[in-house]
Amino acid sequence: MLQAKTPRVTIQDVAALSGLSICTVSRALRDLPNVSLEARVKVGDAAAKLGYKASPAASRLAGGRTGCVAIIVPTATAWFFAQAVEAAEEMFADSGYDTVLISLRNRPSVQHQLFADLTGLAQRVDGVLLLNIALSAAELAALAGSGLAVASVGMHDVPWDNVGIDNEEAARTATEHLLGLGHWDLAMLCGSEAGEPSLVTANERLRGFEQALSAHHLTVDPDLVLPAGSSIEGGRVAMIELIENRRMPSAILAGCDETAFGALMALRDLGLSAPKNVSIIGIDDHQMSWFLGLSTISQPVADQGAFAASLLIERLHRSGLPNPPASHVLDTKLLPRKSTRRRR
Amino acid sequence: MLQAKTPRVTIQDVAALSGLSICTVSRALRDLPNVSLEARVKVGDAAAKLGYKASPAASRLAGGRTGCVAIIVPTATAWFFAQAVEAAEEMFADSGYDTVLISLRNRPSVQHQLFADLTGLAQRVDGVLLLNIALSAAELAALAGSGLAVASVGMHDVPWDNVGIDNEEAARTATEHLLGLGHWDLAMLCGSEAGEPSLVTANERLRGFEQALSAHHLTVDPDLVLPAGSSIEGGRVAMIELIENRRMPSAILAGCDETAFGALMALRDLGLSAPKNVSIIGIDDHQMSWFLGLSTISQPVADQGAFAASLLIERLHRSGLPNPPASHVLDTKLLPRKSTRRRR
DNA sequence: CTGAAAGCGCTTACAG
DNA sequence: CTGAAAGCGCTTACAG
Repeated sequence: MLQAKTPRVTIQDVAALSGLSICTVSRALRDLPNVSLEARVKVGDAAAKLGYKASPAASRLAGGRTGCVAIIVPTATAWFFAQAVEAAEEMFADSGYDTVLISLRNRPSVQHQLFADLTGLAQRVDGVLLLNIALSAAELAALAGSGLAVASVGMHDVPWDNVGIDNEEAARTATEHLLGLGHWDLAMLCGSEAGEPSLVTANERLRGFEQALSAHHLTVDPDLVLPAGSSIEGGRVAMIELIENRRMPSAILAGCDETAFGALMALRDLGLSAPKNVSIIGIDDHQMSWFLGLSTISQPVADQGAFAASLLIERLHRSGLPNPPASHVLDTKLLPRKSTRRRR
Repeated sequence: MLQAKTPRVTIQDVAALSGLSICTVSRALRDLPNVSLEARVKVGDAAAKLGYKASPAASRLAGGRTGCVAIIVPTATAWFFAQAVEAAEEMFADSGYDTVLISLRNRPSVQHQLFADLTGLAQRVDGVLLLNIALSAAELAALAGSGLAVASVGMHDVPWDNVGIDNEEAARTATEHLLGLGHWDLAMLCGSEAGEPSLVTANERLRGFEQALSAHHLTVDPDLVLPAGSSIEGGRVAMIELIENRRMPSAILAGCDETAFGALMALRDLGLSAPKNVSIIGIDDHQMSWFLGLSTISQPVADQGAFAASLLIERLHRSGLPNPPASHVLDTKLLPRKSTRRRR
């Protein structure tokens, strides 16, 4: 078993053994119409006996399909993306697709390069799954016209299937939680850091924050809105900046839980803590959040990746049907924990 | 810019424009010898003017090289793997390779399936990077004879390049830290959970634990060694099992930091904490470990992924040279923090 | 240093 | 329902 160098079994061999032409073999093996049951059986038997698998390279060249899909992530290391990628990869693998991972590494230049050669990408994969990628209008148009099947997680106003949560609502709910506890002097640590591409979700969460404030006739203090990326380190740096160069608010909405973790770290560094010196709420419900007592808004992460992947596979399988792209919104939930408490 | 449906530019077009044969164009574009400088310039100009890129499918079929490498991980969601994958993906992308992500999802069946069709894999990628995959002798032999270039992280006794840390030493150092603090009743939460494939590193860390104990004329109490996988949840479950059905030791070595996090969570659940009720040390130096005051052994994670990836690329580029496979061991470092203290 | 030819292993119209 | 033929766009010996 597990031989190397066996002289490749080709479609010719299957044709010879089954007594049919390679053309019929090709059709039978791909379950195309116009093959008699008898032929299907013969071909199936011969292929099984020979252990035949079509050469991906040859099918690709002749048929134009690559059998690969790409997952494009802002960074592969963030908790959210690692979870979503694993779930999507599982769906793709189970459908026979190889998953090409493309990380933008939080660098606009990498994104530019990728979109500058979409036709190149289209030759290497059949479809792409975008996870929270902020696209320019030109990029969006190019992708839509590239011939690639597309689906996404966490995006909006896109001409393809999308799965996400209502980020505005999540941020609004989190903000209202803080307001409901009597806090009105609120900061938000959210948005992309200098030199990083903007995150779709971050902008929406910022908007939700503003909406909740204005619903209460409050305005956002620009001094209290700091970019923090979506990493722990980004949150830590932003929190230090807030305390040292702006001022300490009564409560903070972190754009995601990892940002909140960083903020908690910064507080500890300064001998402070939540909710004693400031209330903090995040968004995500990261695995560690419960442990750290972080109030947050939970969202289904693996589900979003798997669902979007399955939608992409649908499109790939029946590219004929022009059913309109749909946007699917999954539920979120407020989880009040120890890091937020009533204003004293 | 960014057109879709441009009628594909082929090597024929470049040949026509440059006034040379497709054969010379092919060689010039791949920097092969036996092309005059003049021809190289002409071809380069023509290709640039036309925006020509060789069809991956065609080169693959004709040349046998796929331009893809696979990264195989036990699971994509664990912190260590997410970091290493991102670093490796960056190396591969910068060298022009697409990265195919294959997660074994901690399921032996997925691994079996993958290795049952290595020739299939060899048709889809040129090389594979294995991250801490426990291979059977048959799997190892099959891979070595598959024609695929191979490199790995965290493996041992393999006939290809490997990058790792000395896991035995890391565990020994951690254990000696505990022993040095006067603890002699030690537990270890480490090793794969039921139904999961074993982790190479886990076995080695167990061995280091045993070595340190026997160096001090102590023996391992089998009741105090519990499998915990490498997830937070695994650590939590193992810790509860330890406390409820075995007994509370004086100190604990967790197989990795995430296991330690889970153990800390379980302690809190029971109204206990470290180092008050038990000292705990992990291995990894996860981003959150400093914040949680977890003593640990740090290891360079992204470096291991990037280094191993670069070794694989080397092999891919000059497959001729039969330089012997090397094993590179990177340094680790003890980081004592609050979760361990002297036995009272 | 250069080119004509064969071939990689499939899929796709097109006849039958 | 089935097959002969062309072709996908390259790379690789092999002559020159």
